[in-house]
Amino acid sequence: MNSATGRRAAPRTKRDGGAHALRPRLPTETRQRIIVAEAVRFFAEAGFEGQTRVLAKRLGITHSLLYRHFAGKDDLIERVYREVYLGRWRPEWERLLSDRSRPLEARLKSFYRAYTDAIFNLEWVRIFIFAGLKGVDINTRYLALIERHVLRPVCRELRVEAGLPDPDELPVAPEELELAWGLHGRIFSLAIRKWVYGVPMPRQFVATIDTSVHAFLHGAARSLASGAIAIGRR
Amino acid sequence: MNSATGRRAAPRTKRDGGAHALRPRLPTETRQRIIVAEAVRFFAEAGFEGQTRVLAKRLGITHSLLYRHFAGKDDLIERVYREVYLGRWRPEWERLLSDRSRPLEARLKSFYRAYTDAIFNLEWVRIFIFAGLKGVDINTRYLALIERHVLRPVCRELRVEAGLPDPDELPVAPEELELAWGLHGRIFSLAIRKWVYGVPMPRQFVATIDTSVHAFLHGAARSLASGAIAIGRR
DNA sequence: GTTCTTAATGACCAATTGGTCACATTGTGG
DNA sequence: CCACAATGTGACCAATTGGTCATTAAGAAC
Repeated sequence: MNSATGRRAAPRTKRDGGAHALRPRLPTETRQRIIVAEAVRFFAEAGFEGQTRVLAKRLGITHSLLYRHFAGKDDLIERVYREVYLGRWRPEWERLLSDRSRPLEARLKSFYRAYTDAIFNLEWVRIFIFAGLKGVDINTRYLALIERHVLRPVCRELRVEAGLPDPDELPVAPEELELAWGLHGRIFSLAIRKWVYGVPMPRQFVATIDTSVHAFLHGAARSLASGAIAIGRR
Repeated sequence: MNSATGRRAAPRTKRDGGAHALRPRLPTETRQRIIVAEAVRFFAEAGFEGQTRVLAKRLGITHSLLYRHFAGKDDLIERVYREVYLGRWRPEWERLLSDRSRPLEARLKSFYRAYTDAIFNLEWVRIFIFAGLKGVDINTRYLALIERHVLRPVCRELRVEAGLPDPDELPVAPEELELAWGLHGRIFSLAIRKWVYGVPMPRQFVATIDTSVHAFLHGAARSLASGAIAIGRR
């Protein structure tokens, strides 16, 4: 088993590697897709320290095949990031938020239902947290996207509701942004409870989202309109 | 360097290990305290896959000394858990929440200031998340404590405010508990943003807590009083 | 059928890494 | 000052683990 401890001067004659039984030979592209898909699940469960050999076993292939298709573990992980985070954002979400033909509360509820529908799953959530702990830049990049395409638009709509000047005229204050972070953080904490701590989600998940949005508008957002959070006095 | 690959039948004569220069000889208890303290910081940064040798280097000792003081890496990690989570809970916090001589809003603000003061730090937060991802039972145990000593008391006070029956008479509904989770999750999400994602906290941290509590009482909690969350109709 | 490209394999490599152990050293009590 | 218990060390061990490579064989092209 432990050949590494064996004698060094082994004759090193013919190695015999080579394909044996009936194993599927897949075109490169197909195989890579299969590998990345499984890698996403695997690293989401095991973390990035998960061994490539274990991943290979789950795929029913040898671990050396992984290295034929990917330059190294880091390369594979990079693909995993791309698979999970790229193109997962739907531009219509932002339009949903800004469609003033509907009440803001309805828009926010629709948005968070659609959003959680897309990212509330084991892979997305855990890989996001693993990446954060590891210090990969994915998180800050993603959070910047959220701020730009969700939180700031929300702040703008809040201004409209409160009859306050548009952010173009009067920049969004940190306190206002923090309000929007509050709703977002509250909702994402549901995912953390489930996929990090391992406790079940509330059974009435959608109702919980709706309640959170409602509470946000009648609590946090109201502070804006009432002047409890003073805008423009910065 | 790589002795493992060397010849197996090495004569294995005198080993020469042994203490050398002027190094401090500390009593067991002191040394263990020092090790655990550094291990907390180390594992909080590196995760539990951090190597014992690196920890030893940070301590200025050899890694074998770790194994004289602890049965193994797992034992050390167990001590780290105990160090971080045991006795960190202050019973007076719960009394703070239930002291009806003060307005609920003031009590909640005091509580969350004290609470975040105690656990909002790199070690507590990151080790908590690492443990969660790893599937250690620490999290569920701690969350049960939070539910029992924070969330349920909050629900009881909310009932009082709303003029509704005490939980002893009418059990707390999941929706009510979820309301309290909302505030807690929103506040803890501040810690996650900072120590998991690595983005700075709002500069006005205490003000953010206060705003969150205020919004909670005027948003979420109000749904209770207004009957938007129907109690007793379960 | 033969050729040739390339997917796939298993043996091997070498750095890591948790853990053990014989021996050296320190300082304290008699 | 000497014995001795206990602290601390460096060498070693063996399982892991990311990565390489010569060899094999599937199947498309001719």
